[in-house]
Amino acid sequence: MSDPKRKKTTARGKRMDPKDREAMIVKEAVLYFAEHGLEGSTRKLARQIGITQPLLYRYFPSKESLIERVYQEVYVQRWNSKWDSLIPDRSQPLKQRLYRFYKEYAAAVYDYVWVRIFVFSGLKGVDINDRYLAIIREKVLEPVCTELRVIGNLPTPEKEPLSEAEIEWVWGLHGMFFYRAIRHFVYGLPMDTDIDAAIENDIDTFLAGAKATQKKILKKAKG
Amino acid sequence: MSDPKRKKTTARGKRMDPKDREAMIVKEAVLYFAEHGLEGSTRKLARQIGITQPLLYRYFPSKESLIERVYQEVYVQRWNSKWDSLIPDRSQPLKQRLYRFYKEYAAAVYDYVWVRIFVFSGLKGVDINDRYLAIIREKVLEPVCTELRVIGNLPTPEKEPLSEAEIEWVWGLHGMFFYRAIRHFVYGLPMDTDIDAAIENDIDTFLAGAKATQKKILKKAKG
DNA sequence: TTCTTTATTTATCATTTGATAATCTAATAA
DNA sequence: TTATTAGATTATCAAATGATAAATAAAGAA
Repeated sequence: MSDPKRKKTTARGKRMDPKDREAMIVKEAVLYFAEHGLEGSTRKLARQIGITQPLLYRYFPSKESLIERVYQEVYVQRWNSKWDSLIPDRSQPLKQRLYRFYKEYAAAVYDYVWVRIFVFSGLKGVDINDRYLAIIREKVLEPVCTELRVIGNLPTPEKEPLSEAEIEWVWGLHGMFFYRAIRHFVYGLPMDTDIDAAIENDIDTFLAGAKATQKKILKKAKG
Repeated sequence: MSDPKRKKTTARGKRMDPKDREAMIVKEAVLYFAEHGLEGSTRKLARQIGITQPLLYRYFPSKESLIERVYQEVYVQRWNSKWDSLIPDRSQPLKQRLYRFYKEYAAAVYDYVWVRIFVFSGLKGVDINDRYLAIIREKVLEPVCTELRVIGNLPTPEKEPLSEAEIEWVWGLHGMFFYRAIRHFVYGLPMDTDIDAAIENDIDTFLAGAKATQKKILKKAKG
């Protein structure tokens, strides 16, 4: 308050350092488009930021480029490469690995902005989703399938390639997890207070069920 | 082709029977808004129908009222009351009941229009979703919880009310089921060819897992 | 045929929207 | 103080949008 420099870089409306102003615009744009969708107007966005609409065009040549920047902000490096090693790490039980992975993953993606922009983009058919879902398949679904093969004393994927039915089956686990986020951030239902417990329940149920049903599923996949 | 009456009631653009024209508008509006979202323009909709844009306003006083009609068309009576009796019918095993319910339910809601308009509405915060999700809770989640209590030789909901943790848990089963539709109709991923088999796998896995984890979950819910 | 009715189109309006140009003004340097 | 730079606003445009009014034309009645 008494520091004039602080005022200079945070005051709304007037003469801000370009770096700070741009960051401010991006930050607010992320929130604005997450709430109203990518068709939201630049005027209302500007009002939310506390600037005039043409000022947006000093920082971004078009609305499209601003949205592109929003995608960068929300999705780039949203897959943390340290997660890669969690699921395949056989030094501990698969259940523990999945607990850890999905809890850490939840901390990143159980997020208003992340979920809503992802769904908005999906409905619009933006390619961002395809790219991201390919990562999910490669880094989550296929590793989980592989580990389930190991647990079930079944051939490795090298000997017997993963079938679509198996992948589809493991999408079930992921669906338990991610549909919770959709219920909350898209439908507006309340989120369970103990999220970690709910995640553990998903995993417990799926893994216990997997043991009992794996052979049936793989047999059907082959036949 | 040779029947002049047929031409009269299906030709695009000119002098159609009002009932038919209205039906045509609604049918196309459902498809159009499912694809482009509820913010789609009336002009593009009119072009898709093959009529001029002002003609829409002879049949509907406003865009809003047309969308209201679309909601009616898509959601009213989308919960078939005959489903009510499937899950509680103890004359057959729960697994068979769930197979039947979810397969019949899939025939209704694994549908481009249904899923997309539901998600569009959810993002927009329309109350339709809340009302529908309340039905899911009452007609699916709570009955499934109740039946799982019976199978587990646990107190009925009258003696021991259903906890939020239990409901949350059973949302997992529903999430397996419905996230498949989201993957396909929102993200555009291919849908497994054998949908019935995939649904059975969901149910098999959840029920087998339920047996193994139910007590843990209920204990945690109480403590 | 002519008249009447009304489904449909053409013309148009007021707002909103993405975008640009011109103007203003705060900060710094000379 | 004055001049210069550049961040920000005001004014404005062209296209798109929801909506209305007037004009057109197809079908049946007289």
